[in-house]
Amino acid sequence: MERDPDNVTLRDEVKPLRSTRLSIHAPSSFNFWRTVYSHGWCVLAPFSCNVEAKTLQRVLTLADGNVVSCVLSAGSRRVDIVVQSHASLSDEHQREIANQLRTCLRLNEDFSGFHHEARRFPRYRWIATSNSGRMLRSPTVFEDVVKMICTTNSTWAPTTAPLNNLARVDVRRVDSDALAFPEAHTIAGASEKTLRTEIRAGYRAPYLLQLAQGAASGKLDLEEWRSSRATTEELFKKMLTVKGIGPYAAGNLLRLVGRYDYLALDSWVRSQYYALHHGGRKVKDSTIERHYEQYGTWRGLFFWLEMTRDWHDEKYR
DNA sequence: GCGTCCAGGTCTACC
DNA sequence: GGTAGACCTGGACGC
Repeated sequence: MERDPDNVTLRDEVKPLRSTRLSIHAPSSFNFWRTVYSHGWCVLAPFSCNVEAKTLQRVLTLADGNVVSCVLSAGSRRVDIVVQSHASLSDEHQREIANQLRTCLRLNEDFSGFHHEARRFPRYRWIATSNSGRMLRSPTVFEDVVKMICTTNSTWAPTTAPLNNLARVDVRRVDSDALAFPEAHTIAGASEKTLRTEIRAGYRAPYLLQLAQGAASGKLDLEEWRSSRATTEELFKKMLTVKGIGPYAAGNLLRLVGRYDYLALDSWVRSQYYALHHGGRKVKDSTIERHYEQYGTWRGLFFWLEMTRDWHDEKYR
């Protein structure tokens, strides 16, 4: 037995794991690996990925509290899933797993308009031919916001540490390695001191606590952001009212709720842009924004895909 | 091995 | 409205 930072007893019980195979239909415009490897989410717990095997692993928490571990791989016009669980999976469990993964992979979103737009510009035709555009996201907006706050003012290593540690505040796991992402009420029940020192969220601890308390109490309806009918600018302003979310974080969160008209500039994408367009010479943010104005409401997605093209296409390295 | 410096985005106080 | 400094961590670097 071990104890988590808030003295919740954990039991390492050895239970047999069951394996269940599922598959979900994918549209012809879907590219599994380009979606998985679209940004850093695929390596932030409870996501993980195997670059060689081109598989994505994800631990999911189901509505009844069961926790399952899924390994996803590309099939022909489908995504193949191997689910490991302690409990046998009912039809309802399987439907819920499929729905959560569809949400993560953005399978229910229509990118035909984006790909049609990409074909209009010779420099972006590769986006349509490679079926790029879907960006991996978490099953819940809450998890995406927690992760986004952890990426701010931080290099990648300090971002991953608190997110890996956060899973330890929850007692649910599939096995000793596969920990679930804690729900809002679990984080809300932790102390600021625990979040600051043991989870290593540092000065972000009060932001995470306030966020979790708001989400757990229902005062902050984060999940509504994905279906909001507000304009993108209104939604952007609403996101900025959450402590810990500034322009960079809000711009990136907008992409994860399906809005692409903000560039979400940070130090890394700026340096990429300088290198690609100005031989490494710094330019003003307004210059970058002017450059992408012509691409309308999709400009944030064109920008991100252009900046990360060399992740997939070696000839651009 | 230890100490110092730096990068990173947001908040808050101040002008 | 704009700006400066604080916040915190881990990596890089020098000794």
